[in-house]
Amino acid sequence: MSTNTTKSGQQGEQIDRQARILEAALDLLSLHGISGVNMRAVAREAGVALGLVNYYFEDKMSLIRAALHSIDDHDVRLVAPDPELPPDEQLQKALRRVAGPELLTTRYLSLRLHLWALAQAHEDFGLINAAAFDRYLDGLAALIGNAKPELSGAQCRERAADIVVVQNGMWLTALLGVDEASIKRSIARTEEIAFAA
Amino acid sequence: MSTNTTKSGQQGEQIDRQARILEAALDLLSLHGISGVNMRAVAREAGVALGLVNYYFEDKMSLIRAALHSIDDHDVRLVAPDPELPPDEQLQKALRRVAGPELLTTRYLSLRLHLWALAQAHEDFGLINAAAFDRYLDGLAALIGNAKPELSGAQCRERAADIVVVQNGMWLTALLGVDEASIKRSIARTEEIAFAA
DNA sequence: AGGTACATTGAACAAGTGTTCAATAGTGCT
DNA sequence: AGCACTATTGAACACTTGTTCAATGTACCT
Repeated sequence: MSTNTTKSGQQGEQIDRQARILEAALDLLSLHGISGVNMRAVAREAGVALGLVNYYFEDKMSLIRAALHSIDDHDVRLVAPDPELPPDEQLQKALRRVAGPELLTTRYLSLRLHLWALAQAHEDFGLINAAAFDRYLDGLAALIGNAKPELSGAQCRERAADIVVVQNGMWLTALLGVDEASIKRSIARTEEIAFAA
Repeated sequence: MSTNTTKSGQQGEQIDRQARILEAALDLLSLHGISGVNMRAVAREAGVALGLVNYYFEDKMSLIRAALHSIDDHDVRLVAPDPELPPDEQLQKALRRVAGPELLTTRYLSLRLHLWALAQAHEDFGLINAAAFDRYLDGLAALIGNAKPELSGAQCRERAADIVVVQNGMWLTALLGVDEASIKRSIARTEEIAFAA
């Protein structure tokens, strides 16, 4: 294993073309929507030949499915427990990260939107997305449960659901270019819901 | 004028093929997303020949632009003033209509989502959508101003922006199939924001 | 009847699409 | 060196797409 030193030494980014292809697909999806994602454009954007896209991803469907999984995983990681921090700080950090510079980029928001649209149009994508949504909800409810042990599991899930409504609204509204002040107030609102007595 | 009695008398729905074509485009958009909207499918769905679609809508772009306008107009009408009702009831009615059976159908929600995605992918659609979004915000702020005359214009717009964040979140989350209880609580949240002291 | 204006059709074209595949390059092994 | 294996290429295929257009239909006017 690990004998590809010669090749990876050539050019730092020439390695792992599969990842480059996936990244190109994500770029195109966020910029031009699903109709901008065609095999030739992906190949061009990734700097590889057309055939290689179908070599690593059997289908166009598989490619898009991989993109969907990649974003969903990223989302779920937002509410992953962080053992370094006390529970209430974990929760607060997770809630504030939603409006952080990492997420409030057009690229990410646009990706989320287009993937939601895809999930709505194709049932199989919808199932993948619904599963990720549930995992996110579970993660958030668990964070709430840790920060406020006096709440029952059902109460935690209820608050998590309410928070997600506001968060989804923030993501969407941020894309429409609403003022930052409104986003800040909405963040505060999610914290109110989470930490309410 | 109005001499088309013979033709319109034939079949009640055969009239106004232009409207039928637009309706077909909306149906396809809500069901299969933008990639499901192609001229042939629209023609088939509307029960007309392919050429007629291009006869009434110069472009595919024009057709989609018309669809976008149609939905945007519908949205803005949601916050239109209703002189029959006292101001606070007008506001409450507008806020509750968002979760009413008229809007919480998959078709409408799906349309909104796909149009947002389109607006994100194509700048010209984005401008149309942003304009409609502003009109909606203005309408909502005006309703709030009527119901609570003690608020300044800026305060009204602020509350309207906060409400829209939650409403957008509700629309989106409803599509993902979240429980109705969460929607109801979110409606209550918008009313709290609107009527807060 | 002829005439004019609009409505409607479907075939045809050019461009773009996803997918396949034989050919080539590269690498590691013996 | 030869061999086996994976990675990579781009041409070729069949199919779908948006758009154009000449032909036909339909209604109304004189």
